[in-house]
Amino acid sequence: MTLPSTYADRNCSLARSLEIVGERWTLLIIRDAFFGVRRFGDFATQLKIPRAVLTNRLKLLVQEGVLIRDEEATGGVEYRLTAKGVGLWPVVRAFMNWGDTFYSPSGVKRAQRHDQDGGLLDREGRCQDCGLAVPVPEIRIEPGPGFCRTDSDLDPVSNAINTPRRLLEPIVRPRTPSAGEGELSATRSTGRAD
Amino acid sequence: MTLPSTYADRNCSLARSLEIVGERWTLLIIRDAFFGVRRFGDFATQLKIPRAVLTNRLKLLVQEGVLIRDEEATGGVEYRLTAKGVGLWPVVRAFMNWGDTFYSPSGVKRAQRHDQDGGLLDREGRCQDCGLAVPVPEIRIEPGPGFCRTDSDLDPVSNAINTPRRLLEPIVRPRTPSAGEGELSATRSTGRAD
DNA sequence: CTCCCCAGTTCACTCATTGAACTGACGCGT
DNA sequence: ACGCGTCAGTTCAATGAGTGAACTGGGGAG
Repeated sequence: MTLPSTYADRNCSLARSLEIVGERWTLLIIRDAFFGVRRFGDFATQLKIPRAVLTNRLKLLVQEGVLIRDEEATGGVEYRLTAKGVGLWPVVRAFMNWGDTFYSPSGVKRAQRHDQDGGLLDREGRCQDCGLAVPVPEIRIEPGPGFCRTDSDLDPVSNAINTPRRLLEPIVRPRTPSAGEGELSATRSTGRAD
Repeated sequence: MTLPSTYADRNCSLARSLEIVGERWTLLIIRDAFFGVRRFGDFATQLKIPRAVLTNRLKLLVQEGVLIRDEEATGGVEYRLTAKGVGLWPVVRAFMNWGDTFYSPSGVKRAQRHDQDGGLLDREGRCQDCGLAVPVPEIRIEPGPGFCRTDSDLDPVSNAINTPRRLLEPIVRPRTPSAGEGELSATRSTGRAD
C-alpha cells in the first residue's frame, strides 16, 4: 500500500508497525478512537481529514484488525478499537510524552489519571497512588497545564474530547440528546492494554 | 511541511510529534540512527530511500534538533542523534513491541539486553536482572527468536545493524577495515532516555 | 591528472492527497 | 406519501509529494 514494499527488511517490527499505522492521519484517527470518537463523520470533522482518505484509512485499520466496524441496530456505523488497537496505547503515549517534553514548556497538554483513585499516571502509565499499571479503560484523561484553552473550541466533537473523560468511552453527541445512549457498551470487553 | 497545518489542534502533543517524526521514512531513519548508522549514503542504501527524500528528512530532523550534522575532520559528514533524538527511543520501542506482539508469532525480532550485566529488558526497557531502567547507550540489541535470517544478508550496512551491538555505537564500515574505530565515543554523554 | 567515493541535486514520472460536490440509504415529522 | 436532514461513503479534477535514475561537485589517493 503506502509502504514501498521494500519498507526495510521484514526483520524490523518497527517497519512492520509503520506499514499499518505509519501513514499520515492514521495515528490521529487512533488517538481519536481512544478519546471516544466512533463515527465516520466525527472523525472527519474533528480531524478535518478528507473523507476519501478517511475511508481508506478506516478500511485498512479494519482489515488489519485494529478497529472493528459495527453496524448498529439504529442504522449507525461505529468504528471501535479492538484489543489489538488498544495495544497501540503505549505508542500513542510515547508520542505524547515526547511532544510534551520538547514542545510544551508549560507542562503536559493532557494529564492522565487513574479513574478509580484519581492518582496521576507516570510516563509509563503507572498510577502514582496505587502503583498499578493502569489498564486503558480505567485511564481518565483531562487537560493538563500545557493545554491552551481556546475559549469557544471548535466543533462539538473537539469539545467533547477536551473534556475530562475515560479513554474508550464514546463521546456524547449533542444529537439524540436523551436517547438510550446512556450505558450501552460501558466497559466492554475491550480487553486489557499492554 | 507535510502536516496539513491544521494537523489537529495545537493541544495534542501526539499531533505535534507527528509533525516532526510522523512523515514516511522519518522513524526508520531514526531507528537506523539508534542502530549506529550515521552516513548519508548508509541511510540511503540501507533504507533504499530516494536520496532526495533522505535529504529533506535529514534537513528537517537537524532543524528540529533531533539530529546533528557533523562535518568531520576527515571531510566526512555524520548525522547523530541528539538528546532530543534519543528521547524518541520509547516511541521506537513501543512500535517494536506492538509489531512483535501482533506480527511476529515466533517471538521478538530483536531482543534487548543490558550491556553491563546481560539481563534481558522488559517492554518498558527495564533490566530484568538489575531492575534498572537502562539508559539507551547501555542497551545491547541482538536478533531475537522471531528474526528471520536471510543467510547472506543484503548490504554491509544491514548486516552490521543485524549484528549484536550497543545502541548509538557507530557501525563499522568495511571501508577503512582496521582503523582506530574501536572504542571511539563509547558511552557518550548522550543523555538518558525517558 | 585520473579515478573513485561520497553528499547532495535535478528532473521527469507516478501516485497519493486535497477539497468540494455528489450519491444513496435511512429516519422523522407532517 | 412527501420532503427534509443526517450520515457514510464515492467521485473527480487539481495539486503536491514520493520515486528512481542520472548527474554535480568536492576531496583524497595513486
